[in-house]
Amino acid sequence: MPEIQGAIRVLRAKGYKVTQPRKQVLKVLTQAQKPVSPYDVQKILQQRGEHLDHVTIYRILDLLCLLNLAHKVLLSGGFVKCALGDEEGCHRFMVCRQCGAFQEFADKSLCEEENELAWHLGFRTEQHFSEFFGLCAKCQG
Amino acid sequence: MPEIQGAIRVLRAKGYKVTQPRKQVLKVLTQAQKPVSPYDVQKILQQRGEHLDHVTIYRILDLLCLLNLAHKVLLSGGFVKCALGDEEGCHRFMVCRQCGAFQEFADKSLCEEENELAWHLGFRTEQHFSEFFGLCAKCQG
DNA sequence: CTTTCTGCAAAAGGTTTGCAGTTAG
DNA sequence: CTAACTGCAAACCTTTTGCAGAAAG
Repeated sequence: MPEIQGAIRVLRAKGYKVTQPRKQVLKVLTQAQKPVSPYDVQKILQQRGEHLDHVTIYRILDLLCLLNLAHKVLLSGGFVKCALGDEEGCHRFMVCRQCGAFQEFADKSLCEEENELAWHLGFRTEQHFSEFFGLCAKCQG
Repeated sequence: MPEIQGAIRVLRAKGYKVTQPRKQVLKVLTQAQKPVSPYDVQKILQQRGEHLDHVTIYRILDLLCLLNLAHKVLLSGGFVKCALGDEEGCHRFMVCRQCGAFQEFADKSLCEEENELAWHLGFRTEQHFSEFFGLCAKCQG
């Protein structure tokens, strides 16, 4: 699991313990092809003969979001592992309405444009949530 | 209540009945300064001595969203009355993190830019959900 | 008068809280 | 060893479903 090493380093760096449950949840998020709910995580683990209490999963997902290691996708209510670094500004998602596949991306100029637009309306933007719903490359007839 | 006449016309035009509960919910949405949950709607009505079953409220809000007369704000989970016409493309929200005030707006060029960006990543966009979180004019120190 | 809509009861899901026991560092 | 974390039990809140009765057109 080299994919979760980065996240583990972040946990350690911020003084959080690197526990078995946290590694299990990170592993599930890394392998998931689409946003997963807390109960999805539990089911996936169960299929491997592993078990975590749902409360534990909720708490771990909260923590991962706090550290920007995961995001909550508002459209589906599920969680995804963050695919980008912390530096890249606001994070956006595209979710395929057919297969549920998601892709994360960031775009600085879009961000700035949005900030400016909000500014004209008297608003100081702190966070952008931006999700697109549509068809991914595979699902386009 | 001239503000809900437009919505009432839409209901009638599409063959839906203009019932007392539907008018009540529309009135609450029109007067609300921030996104309201189904139970918020119920509480607001109760303060006026009116009562609607929560199931009824859920169903009415669903219908209003279907007809684009209201939107579900993903960030807060609440509902707002649509402030724009149908023509203006995708709808966006700004929500004040302090007072909860919201403002709806639309911007064609931003839409097109987003579509293009998605297109480059192989995605055909059908719906944009875009919400900004920050401070409104009033709440900026 | 008939179709649509609402209210009620109940169930099903999802999320949160407090506390005792366990584990990582 | 000790602070942080997890599991369990229970409560709580949100959302959905089915059906009988009421209301709109």
